[in-house]
Amino acid sequence: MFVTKSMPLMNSLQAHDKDVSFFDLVYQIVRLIPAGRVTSYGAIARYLGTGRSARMVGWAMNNAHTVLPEIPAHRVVNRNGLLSGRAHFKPPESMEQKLVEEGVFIKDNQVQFFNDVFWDPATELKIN
DNA sequence: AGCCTGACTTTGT
DNA sequence: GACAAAGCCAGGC
Repeated sequence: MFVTKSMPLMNSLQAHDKDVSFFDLVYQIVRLIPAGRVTSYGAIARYLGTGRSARMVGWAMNNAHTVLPEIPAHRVVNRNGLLSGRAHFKPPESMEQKLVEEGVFIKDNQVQFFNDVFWDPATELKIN
């Protein structure tokens, strides 16, 4: 398991205390990202306490389209605001399209006004 | 049990 | 700014 003390949401996330996998935790956090906002792989990794495993977050997204409820995977970009995961959408343009529909400005596969749109779980999900 | 692969990030040139 | 290298670690083979 990947449970750490620095996980304010663990209680609610673990509601069904079965075996909560790293993937599940990633998915649940991604589902909390509000429309029109984005976060990064690293931000999610840090929030989960596995700060240097951003790649695992991205890797978890590979199966994102296979689980329900649906996961707004298009709201996860890299730390520079680049739509690095676009190639995994079908079609690839749908990632940008979905973000645009939510009011996010995209230029050259990069989120504009990134700092304003960025949603950091570590600060947004601070202790209730 | 090893070896390889990343929807990544940080650090150092 | 660009670029390279290294750390990361679960799955698949």
